[in-house]
Amino acid sequence: MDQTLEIIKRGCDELLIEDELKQKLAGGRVLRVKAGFDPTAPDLHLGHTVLLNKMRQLQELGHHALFLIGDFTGMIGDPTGKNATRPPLTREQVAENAKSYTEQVFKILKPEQTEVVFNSSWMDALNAAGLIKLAATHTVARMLERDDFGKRYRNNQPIAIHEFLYPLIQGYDSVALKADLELGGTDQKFNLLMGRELQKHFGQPPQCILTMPLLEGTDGVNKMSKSLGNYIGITESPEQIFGKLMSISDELMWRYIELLSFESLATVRQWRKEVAGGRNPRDIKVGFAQEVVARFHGRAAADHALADFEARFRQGVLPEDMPQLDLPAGNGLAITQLLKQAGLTTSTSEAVRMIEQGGVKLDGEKISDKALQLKAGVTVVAQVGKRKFARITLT
RNA sequence: GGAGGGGUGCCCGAGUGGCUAAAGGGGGCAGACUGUAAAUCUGUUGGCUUACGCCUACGCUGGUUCGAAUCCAGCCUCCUCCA
Repeated sequence: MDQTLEIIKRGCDELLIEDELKQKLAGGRVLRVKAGFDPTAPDLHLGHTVLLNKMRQLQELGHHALFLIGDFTGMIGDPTGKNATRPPLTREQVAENAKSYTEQVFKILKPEQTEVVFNSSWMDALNAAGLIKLAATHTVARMLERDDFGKRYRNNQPIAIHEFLYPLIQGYDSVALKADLELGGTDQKFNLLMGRELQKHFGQPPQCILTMPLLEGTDGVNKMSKSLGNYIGITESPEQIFGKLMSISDELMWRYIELLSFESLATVRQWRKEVAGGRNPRDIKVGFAQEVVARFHGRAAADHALADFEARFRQGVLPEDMPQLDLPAGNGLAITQLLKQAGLTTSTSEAVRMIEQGGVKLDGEKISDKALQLKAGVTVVAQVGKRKFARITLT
């Protein structure tokens, strides 16, 4: 029992309420474990896996995962002060996103112990009157206790009324699902607690809450998110994942290890000791990057990613796989056009800038002539900066 | 319903008729140095243009002017206080 609780609590930020969870576990029942996901971002990244790993652990303890896709709440968008409203997705888009979600999620979760649910399936049935009743359960003052609402209110930033509905609906989801335990990021605490309150209101035993720390993105500052572009996606290539992990700062590396590595705490402590004693943190980072790549692509891919990385950055060898494409050259194609059409720069103006700054190479040779013309019939490897490559054949 | 204050580039923020593609900072990107780390230094940061230039841009629409982010009018929108 204590052991089980220890597994559940490992790496978590907070467990509410521990005694209640003990009781539920003692009952020997299969618990219904809920976690909600946004319907708009089907590309899972390492940040999501912190939570999913925990869910997987709970499955291994025999419990049932409720993978909730918030297609109804998606119309609101979890209030952040930015992009407060989002255009509703069509049914087809939701279905499509859900499909690609589950494909990715089952790299971590066990399909046979996972139920994928959509909150539109009960929210559509709750009519306007039901929504008003739901809204009547809480006060504005209570809503302003939520940190970001409170902040925005104090800073004279707008809060749309429908944003208040988000926590209420998320909480009502727990009622509809009869959740025993809900997982979420630390930023979700308010919403998760709302689930407890509404369950009590509707005469159900309240769910327990397990919050997981938020993983910072590769910038080390903001939380990992697709929109900020600081993420490492689990469907990215082994080489990309490896490279991105190698480029995080040493400080951030420990954070990533804490939240993503399955190595024992004793091992991690040992690593820290070695680094403090003068070992190059890079070595630890390499091992960790391999662990993560292996989780999503297998051991062989991890070894290959390392070899590729060493070759590329120690010996300056070009990467093996890179986008390949054909471009029509006509009577000759300008270098700036080539870079833009190959997607290596977003505009010709940017292409010009990159050339002026010495960031462009063709077949390994730095290019300084921004008026350079390329003729049809040749194949070149174009490179912009350290990470963008393409093999281009001019036809 | 009334009174007042705001809306500038990715973000913050200066700018109150021409010298403004718009100060400064942050962030991003590129280069040097490295371990694709940190720190530091340098450059760059609207688009199009085989590069001469051109076109868009300061909430929206219209106006004044040789010339508007800057002045005027209307509108949209956010905030505060009063009711």
